[in-house]
Amino acid sequence: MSFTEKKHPDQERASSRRKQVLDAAEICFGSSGFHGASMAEISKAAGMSAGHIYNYFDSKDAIIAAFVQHNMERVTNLMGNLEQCEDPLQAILDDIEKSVHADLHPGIWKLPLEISAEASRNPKIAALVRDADCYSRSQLRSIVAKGRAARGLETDMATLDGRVEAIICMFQGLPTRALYNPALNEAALVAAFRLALAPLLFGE
Amino acid sequence: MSFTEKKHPDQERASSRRKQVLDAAEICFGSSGFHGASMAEISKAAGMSAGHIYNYFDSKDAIIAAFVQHNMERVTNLMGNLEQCEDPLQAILDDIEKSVHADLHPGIWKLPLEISAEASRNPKIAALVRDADCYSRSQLRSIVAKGRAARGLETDMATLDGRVEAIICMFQGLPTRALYNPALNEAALVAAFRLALAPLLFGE
Amino acid sequence: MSFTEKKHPDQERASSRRKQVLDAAEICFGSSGFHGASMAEISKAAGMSAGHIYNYFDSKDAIIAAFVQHNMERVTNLMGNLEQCEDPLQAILDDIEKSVHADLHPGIWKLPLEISAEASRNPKIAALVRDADCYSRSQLRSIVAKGRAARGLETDMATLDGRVEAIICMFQGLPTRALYNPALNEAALVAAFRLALAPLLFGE
Amino acid sequence: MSFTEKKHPDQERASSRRKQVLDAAEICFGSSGFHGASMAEISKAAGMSAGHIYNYFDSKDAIIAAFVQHNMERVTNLMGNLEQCEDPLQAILDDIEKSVHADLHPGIWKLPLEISAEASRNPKIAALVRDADCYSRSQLRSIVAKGRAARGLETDMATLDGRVEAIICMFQGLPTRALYNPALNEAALVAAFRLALAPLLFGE
DNA sequence: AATGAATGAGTTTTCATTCAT
DNA sequence: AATGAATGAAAACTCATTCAT
Repeated sequence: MSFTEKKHPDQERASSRRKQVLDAAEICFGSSGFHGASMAEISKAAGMSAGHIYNYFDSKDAIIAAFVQHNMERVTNLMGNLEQCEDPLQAILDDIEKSVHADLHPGIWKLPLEISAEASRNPKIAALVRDADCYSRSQLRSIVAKGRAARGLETDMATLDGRVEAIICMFQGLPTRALYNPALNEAALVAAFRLALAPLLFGE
Repeated sequence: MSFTEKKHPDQERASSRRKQVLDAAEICFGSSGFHGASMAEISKAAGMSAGHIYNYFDSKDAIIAAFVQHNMERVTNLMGNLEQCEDPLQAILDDIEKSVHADLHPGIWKLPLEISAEASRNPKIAALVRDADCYSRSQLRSIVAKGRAARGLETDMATLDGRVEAIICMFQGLPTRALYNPALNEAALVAAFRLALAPLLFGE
Repeated sequence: MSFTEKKHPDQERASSRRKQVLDAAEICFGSSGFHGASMAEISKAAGMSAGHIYNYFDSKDAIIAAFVQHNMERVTNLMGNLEQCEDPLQAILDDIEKSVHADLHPGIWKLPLEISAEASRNPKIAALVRDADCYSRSQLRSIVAKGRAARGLETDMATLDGRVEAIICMFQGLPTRALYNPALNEAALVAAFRLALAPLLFGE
Repeated sequence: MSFTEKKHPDQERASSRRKQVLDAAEICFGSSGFHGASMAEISKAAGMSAGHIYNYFDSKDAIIAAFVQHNMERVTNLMGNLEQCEDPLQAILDDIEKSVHADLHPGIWKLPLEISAEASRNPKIAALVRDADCYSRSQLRSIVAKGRAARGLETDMATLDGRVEAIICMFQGLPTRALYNPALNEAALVAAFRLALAPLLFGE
């Protein structure tokens, strides 16, 4: 999946420069959106000339792609951590408070919205997010499958898929909720999530 | 709510032209996004010169605003229809199949994503969607409250709010699911939705 | 000098319409300048559709030309009035207070500036103002010549021309003074004008 | 006085580019006026892409402002030179021929007209010219005051102000004269100026 | 490696003018 | 006579990208 990166003699420095740019992009994309952020803005935030950025990225689109890629990996990692838990299923329920809280934090929910909108138009980005989604979906599927098996609950594949989809769907709806209802009652939402997730995780 | 529109002697024609523009915008915004779509593109789709569009809309932003407004009203109307049902709560469950199917239809889920992304940057659009969301939220809250009362279920306000939020959240997550997982198993998702919505609607 | 005007069956009405437009133009040109004023603005002020104006004027430039023409005639008329006086030379001196005051009135001095700027670029307008200037210059020359003769003062043509030029020059500098020094001491300026004009009118 | 300019590492080159633009502007503004001259025209005359100009000026208005500023400084400098003279008052009289000749030179008188017209509509430009005018007025006032004192002539402030105004007024009327009367007899005008200026400078 | 000067295509918007009604 | 809907050719300005240094 990784795009062919330009060859640089000093790979260390190159990757450090790339990170510099992506960090700058995070800030700029967060406040101005992918298209609102100009290369000039990014280059200033990165402490590097605009021209030089092109030594590390083919185009602005390539920066967006790398940025999105990076963001998707964060989700994958989260899922990986979950997998390590003693009882991941219970952990999901237990973590709801934290996860919901995080997603409602202003500055967190902006980027998913930006990414989704971009993916809906840009096929390259779409491919990226689909790939990542596919991977984390399968991670979650496996987590749920094992958790249910440990509890002696039978589940056929389709049912499992549906539930995993629904679980992800709930969490992916959060950014929109945060945006549309700034006065949202977080505690009450957490309680409702618990109520809805329980049958998805443990239901027959 | 509606902004003072330019006065046109022939109101009929004027509103027809506005519709023409908004219809063209729907197509262009859908395929290119709010900012990817140029006025030239829209004007071509509307079969009208770009300059002429400015006789009906103050700016491109005004077109976006009117377009978003229109879209939010569709949601409000849907909720209104629900309210008319004999047993709206049951209707929600019964309609899941249809609602989910609609939201997963390519061409339907693009615009919500675009709107949310825009709202996250454009305060005017944010105000618009928040206003509309507040309204339809209160509609749904009242539906759920009545439905539960009819079933002899007590619910305090906060709990009600949380559940309503969760319900909306699930549906607002759908466009992202459709985008991220094109191979999504719709039937299985519907079943999972039913499972998760039941306690939100009827749970203690 | 009058441009070929479009033929209208009802000449009365036509000329009334032309006046309507020119009156509107006076207002609009005064507040927005020749190029800042749009045809839409003028047509609204004239209480007439923009399209209809083109039945009476070939173009916006034609309106400007007619407007300028009309304004130059005002100066010519002023000069004509002066010619009627018992002792025009003395009248010039006596009227200084009034003339200066008028020229310093905000709303009066804008148009000469606008006209001059336009004339400096637009040959058609240049021809217009030159023509009018030539005429009123000769009027003033004749006034001064007669006045001096009546006082037994000999003057050769060139000297006369120079003095007339200088007199006009002083008055044509007034709009700029009004604009550049809003705190201008009018009474003191009038006194100075009197001082400077005296030798131009009566000097050897 | 000078606006904060964009930071350019190579200040030398930056200021040379700014000059390039202002020189081009001089040509274009002279032939087409501030608003008749397009950025495309200016950029071509400057030998530089239109976009690039925006690296040195915030907007076309900023170019106009800088241009006007520059022009006002020329006047101030002239006045400064005058101040250095042995007997500035006499110098004014002696220089009339030269000053009038300069002001009547085609290509010189266009810009003052343009500037005044612009200042009459654009408050920013108005502030600029008023500021400059105030300064050179006070220079001239001090010159005249000293000159008269050296000749043992008493003058109260108001009278002085009025005469200074009148002197400036005469010179500021020149561009209009040049424009309105291309056949103007320069020598005769100079003589008349001398006649009128004498009492303003040396009169009781 | 690094800069930032320079480009040029593309954007929204305005407006004089035309023309069907 | 009169309207105003409609056009299209401009205008100012932005920005990703290139390239000489």
